[in-house]
Amino acid sequence: MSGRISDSTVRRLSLYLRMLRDLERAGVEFVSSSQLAEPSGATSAQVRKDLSHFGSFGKRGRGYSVEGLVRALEGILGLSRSWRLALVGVGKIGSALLGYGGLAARGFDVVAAFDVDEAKIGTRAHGLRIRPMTELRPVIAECGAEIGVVATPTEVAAEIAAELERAGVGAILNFAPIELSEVNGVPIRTVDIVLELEGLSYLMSEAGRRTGSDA
Amino acid sequence: MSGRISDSTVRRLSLYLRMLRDLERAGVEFVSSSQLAEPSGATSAQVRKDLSHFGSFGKRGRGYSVEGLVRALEGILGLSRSWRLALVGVGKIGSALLGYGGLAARGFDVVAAFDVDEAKIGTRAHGLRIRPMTELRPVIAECGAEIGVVATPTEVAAEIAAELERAGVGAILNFAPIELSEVNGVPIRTVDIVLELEGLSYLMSEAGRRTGSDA
DNA sequence: CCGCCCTTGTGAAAGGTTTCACAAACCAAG
DNA sequence: CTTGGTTTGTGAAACCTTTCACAAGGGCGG
Repeated sequence: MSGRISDSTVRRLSLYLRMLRDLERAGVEFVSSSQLAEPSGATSAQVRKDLSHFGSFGKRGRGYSVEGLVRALEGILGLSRSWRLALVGVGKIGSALLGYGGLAARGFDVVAAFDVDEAKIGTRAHGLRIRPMTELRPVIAECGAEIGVVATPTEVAAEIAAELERAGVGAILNFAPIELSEVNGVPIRTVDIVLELEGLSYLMSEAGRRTGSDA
Repeated sequence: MSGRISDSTVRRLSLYLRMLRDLERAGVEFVSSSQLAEPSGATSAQVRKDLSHFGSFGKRGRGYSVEGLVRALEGILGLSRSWRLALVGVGKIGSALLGYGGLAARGFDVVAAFDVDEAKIGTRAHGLRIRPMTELRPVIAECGAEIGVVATPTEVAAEIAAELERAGVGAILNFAPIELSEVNGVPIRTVDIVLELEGLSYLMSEAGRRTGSDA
C-alpha cells in the first residue's frame, strides 16, 4: 500500500468523497464500489484500486461504511480541517471567487485579498478589506494563509506566484493562462479556461473532419 | 501518423501554440523542439512526438518555421476560425466570463446569455442582453452557437447540459462541481475549482505527513 | 563538392495506469 | 454449522504515455 499517488487517483478520491457525503446526508449506511464508481465515470475495480493504496476500508460481501469512508477520505485528502486562502488580484475572476459561497462551504476560506489598483485598496469586497501588494508578506504571515490564489493579468502571474511562495504559502492556485513552474516543492494547479475551450475546439474540428471525409 | 490523440497531447499543442504566437509577434523565424518544450514543462522528444502524430513540420538541422507551425497548429486545433459560445447562468462566474476580454481575444465570442432570474432578464451585461431560459433553443439555433457554457447552480447543471445539447451545441464547458456524462458524442469539459483545491489540500497534507514522521 | 555540426522523426524500451479475474471473506438463511 | 450469494482486495495482463537513442537529412563554411 501507499507510494506515489497519481493526480488522477486523487481527483477521483475527491469525487468519491462528494458522492459519499450526499449518501451520508441521505442516511445511507453502506455503499458498494460499483455504486461509488458510477457518478465519476470510473469502474468498480478502479474504486477499489484507488482505495487500496491507502488501506482496507471495506467489508467483503457488504461494501463500505459510508460514514467510515467519508472520515477516511477526509483524512487522506486533508479535508478534516479548513484551509485559508490569500487572493491576489480582485478583478473579474477574483471577485467571482470572493462571492462564491461554495468555497467556504467546503472548507476553503478566503482570509485576505490584495490588489495593485489604488482605487480598490481599502474598499471592501464581500466583507473583506482589499489590501495593497506591499502588505502581502506581513499579512499572509499574520493570518497564516496556506494557499495563494493568483487571479492577476498573465504578465505578472509568475512574479506574484514567486512572491506568494516567499510569503510562505504551501500551495498555489493559478487562474492566469500561463504554465507556472513549481519551485521549492510548492505545488501549483492552473485553471486555464482558454485551454479547456481549445481542447473542445480540437474535438469539434476532429469530429467535423471525420464526418466530412467519411460522408 | 494520426490515430487517437490523447487529451494531454492536445493540451500541450495548445501550450506550444501559445508560445509560438509570442515568438511570431517577436519576429523569430525558427524554433527548435527544445525551445518549444521548455515553457510547458515538456521534453523536446515529447514535442516532436506530439507533432509527429499530425505530420512532419520541421526541417532537420534547422527546427520549425514559427509561422508555418502556428498555421499548422491552428488548423489542427480548429483555431483558424472563431467559435460562438452560449452562456447559461449569469451569476458570479457567468458575469466574470462575460467581462473577461481574454476569450474574445482568442476567438471565443459569447453571443448569447441566459438566466432564470426575472430581475436579470432583459438587462444587459457587458453589452449582451440576458434572455429567459425559454428562449434557449430558438436563440441558440438562430445565432448558431457551437459551445454551451454551464455556469448554473449544481442542482440544475445536468438538466441544462442536456437542454444545450438538444439545442444543438457541439461541446459543453461546465463550471458546476459535478461530473457530467457525455452523451451523443458531445464532449464536455468541467472546470472544478473545488477539485483543484482539494488536490492541493492532499499534496500539502501528504507533505506534512512525510516531514512530520521523518523528523 | 566535402565534412562538420545540428535537429528532426521514429522505432524500441521504460514507466505508469487501468482493467481483468479470482481467491478470500463476510452475511444471512436454513 | 453449512451453503449460497455477494463484494472486497489484489496480483497479472493489457493498455497507454513518455523517454531514449540514433539514423536520416539539412545547412554552411571552406
